[in-house]
Amino acid sequence: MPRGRPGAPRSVTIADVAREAGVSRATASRAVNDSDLVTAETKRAVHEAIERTGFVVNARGRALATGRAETVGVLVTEPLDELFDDPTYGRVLRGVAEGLTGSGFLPVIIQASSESERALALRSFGRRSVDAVVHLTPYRGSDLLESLAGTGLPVVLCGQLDDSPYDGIFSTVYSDDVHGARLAAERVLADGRERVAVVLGPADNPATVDRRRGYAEVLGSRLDEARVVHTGWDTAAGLAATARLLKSHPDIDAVLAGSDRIAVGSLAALHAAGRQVPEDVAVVGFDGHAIAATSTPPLTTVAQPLVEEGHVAARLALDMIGGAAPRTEVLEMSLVSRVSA
Amino acid sequence: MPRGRPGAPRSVTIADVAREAGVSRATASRAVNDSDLVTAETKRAVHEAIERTGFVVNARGRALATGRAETVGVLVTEPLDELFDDPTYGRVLRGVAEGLTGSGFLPVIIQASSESERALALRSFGRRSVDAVVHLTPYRGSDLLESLAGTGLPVVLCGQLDDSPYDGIFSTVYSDDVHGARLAAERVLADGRERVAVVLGPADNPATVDRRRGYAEVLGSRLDEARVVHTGWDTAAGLAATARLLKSHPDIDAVLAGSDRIAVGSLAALHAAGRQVPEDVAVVGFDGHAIAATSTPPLTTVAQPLVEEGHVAARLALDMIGGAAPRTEVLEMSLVSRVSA
DNA sequence: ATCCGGAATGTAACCGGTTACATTCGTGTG
DNA sequence: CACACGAATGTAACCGGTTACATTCCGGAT
Repeated sequence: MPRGRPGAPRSVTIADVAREAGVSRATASRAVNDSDLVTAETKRAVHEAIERTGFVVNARGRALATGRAETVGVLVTEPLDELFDDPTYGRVLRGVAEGLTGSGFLPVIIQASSESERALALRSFGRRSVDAVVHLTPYRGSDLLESLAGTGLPVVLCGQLDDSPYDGIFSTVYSDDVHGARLAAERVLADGRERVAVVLGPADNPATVDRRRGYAEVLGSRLDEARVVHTGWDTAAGLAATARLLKSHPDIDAVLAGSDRIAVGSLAALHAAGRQVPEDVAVVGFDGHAIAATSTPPLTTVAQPLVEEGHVAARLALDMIGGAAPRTEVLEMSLVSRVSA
Repeated sequence: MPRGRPGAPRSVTIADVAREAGVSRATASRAVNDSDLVTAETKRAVHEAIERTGFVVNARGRALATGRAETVGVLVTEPLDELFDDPTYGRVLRGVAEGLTGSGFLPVIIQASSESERALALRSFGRRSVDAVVHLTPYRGSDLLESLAGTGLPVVLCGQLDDSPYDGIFSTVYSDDVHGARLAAERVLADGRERVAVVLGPADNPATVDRRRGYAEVLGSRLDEARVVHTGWDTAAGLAATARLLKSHPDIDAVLAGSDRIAVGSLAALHAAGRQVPEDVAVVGFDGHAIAATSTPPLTTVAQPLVEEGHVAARLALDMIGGAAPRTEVLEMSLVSRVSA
C-alpha cells in the first residue's frame, strides 16, 4: 500500500469532493476543469465542496489520465567547465521558470552532459515524461538535435543555428547578433573613430559570423580586413590577439570585441601598450557579461536580454504544446553605455 | 481518450514487456524493480524483453502507484532584482541538478516570489507533488519556513540560519564563514600587515556576523574596532565606506572585505586615494564571485564551493527521502590567491 | 399522447504502473 | 505416501484522476 511519510495527512481526492458535493466523480472532475457540460449551480456546489475539503488536484493522476505531464524539460548539455564562470545559463533558466509561472507547467532541469545521461533523457522524452523541451545549449551538427526531432516533442532552441534543417520543426529564440553588432559599430563611428579593429571569437561560430556581418554593414569600406582577427573566447586570447594587432597596426583608434571577455583582454593589452581608454582607443564589448560592469574602465557593451530570452522560450514552448506551429523569435540587443566607448 | 501529439508512437507499457517475456505484468514489474521474489532466469527474460521493446518505465504511472513523485522541488523565493547580477543561484542550482543525476529524481524549479505563487507552491507540496524541497534562499523569520515545516516534507536549506528553531526538522548545508574569514585574516597577517581594516556587509546578516567573528579570532588585539565598518553589499557602498575609512585612518595597510563587490569598491577607493594594491594595501574579498577574477588587480578572495553546496543539498534531500534524520553539513571555504593580497 | 432531441449527470473503463493476496508447484518431512 | 511449507508467479485491486458512452429527464414538435 502506498503511503506517504509519517505525518502526511491522507490527501483529499476528487472522490471526497464529489461525495461532499453530492455528485459523481465525473461531474466533480468536469466542474474542476470548468467544462460547459455542468450547470452553473452544480459548479458552485462543487467549488464550495473544494473549499471545505481543501482539495488540490493531484498532478500525477491527471498527468496519467490526460497523457500530459504538465512539465517542460529544460535541457542542459554543456559540460560544467565551459559555463562555470558564466551566469548566462542561470539567467536564461530563471527566465524560463518565470515565464512558466501561472501556466501550470513546471520546469524540470534535465542535465545530460555524458552520453549515457543523454540516452536516458531521450528515452524518457520518448515516453512523454515532459510535454516540451527547451534546449539551452544547442549547437550545430549535434546529433542530439536529430534525436530530439525524432521524439516528436515540441522543442525550443535557445540560440541561433544557421543553415539549420530544423526550421519547420523546432522553435527558436535568439538575440539578433547582426543588429547588436551594428549598434556597437555605430557607436564608434558616431564617436569619430576612423581606424577600427575587430577582435572576434572563433570564425566558425554562428555568433561570430553574425557579429562580423553587423560590423561590416555599418563600417563598409572603412573596415580594413587586415585589422580583423579571430581568436578564442576568453580574456587571455583577447589580450594576445590585441597585443599582436597593436604591433602590426599601432594606429588603431577603436576595438570592437567579439565578447566581453575578449574585450577585457583588449583593455589589458591597451593598458600595457600605454594607450588610454577611451581617449586613445575606444573599446566595445559584447554579451552584457557581469565583468563588463566592473572592468577598468567599465566596458560599453552590447547586452543580450537573457532573462527575456527565457521568457520567450517558455512562451514558445507553451504555444507549441497548445498546438501552434514552430516559429522563430529574434530579440533585440541593446547598447549599454559605460566608459570604454 | 488521451492521445499524444500527432506522430507520437504509442508508448511501450509494462504489459507489452510482460507479453513479450511470457510473464504476468506483476512479475515484469518485479523484475524491473529488481525484487528478490523473481528468479534470476525470469529476470533475464524480462530484461531481454525490455531490450527488444525499448521499454522505459513511465514515471507518472509509477508515481501514482507508489505515492512518490521522484522529483525534488528547488524553491526560489528571491525577487529577481537582488540576484540578477549574481551567478550564485545558477551555480547552486546546477550543483543540485548534477547531484541528482543517476538517482532517478529530477529537480523541479519552483519559483515563488509573489505571495500567491507561494501559496500555490505550498498547496502542491501538501499534495506531495515533490518528494523533498531544497530551499535555495531561506532567511530568518520567514513564515515560509513555518509553512514548509507544516508540510512534513523533507526540507534542505541552503544557507545558515542562526538561532533556528528548525534544527531537528530541516537539513542544512552552508559554507563555513568563520573558517573562511580566518583564512583571509591569516593571509594578511602572514604578509606582515599590521593595521587591518574590515569593511563588512549589513551588521544583522548572519554571514556578516560569522565573517566578523573569524576575522576577530585571528587578529585578536590587533583588530582595532575603530577600523571596522558596516555598509551595504554592493560596490558603491564598498567604495564609499573605504573612502571614509581612508580619511579617518590613512595608515591602514590591509582591507578585509565582507564581499567581493565590496572589495571591488575598496580597490576603486584605494586607487583614487593613490594607494598601490597590494604594495601599500592588501585587499581580500569574499565569495569567489566572478568579478574577483577580472578586477584590477585581480582579487585574492575566499571562495564558497557553490556547486558543491548544490551537490550536498541533493544528497541531503535524497537521504531524507530515504528516511535519514535531518542533519547539517558545513563546507570548507578556500582561499583563492590572486594579486591583491 | 407520442416521439425526438439535447442537456445534465452517472457509470465504468482507462491511463501505466505497484502490490496484497491467491494460487501453483516442487520438495523435504513425518 | 500424504502433507506442510516456502518459493515463484499470477490475479486483481488500487493509486487519482479523465472521458467515452449510457442514462435520465426535460420541453417542444408532430
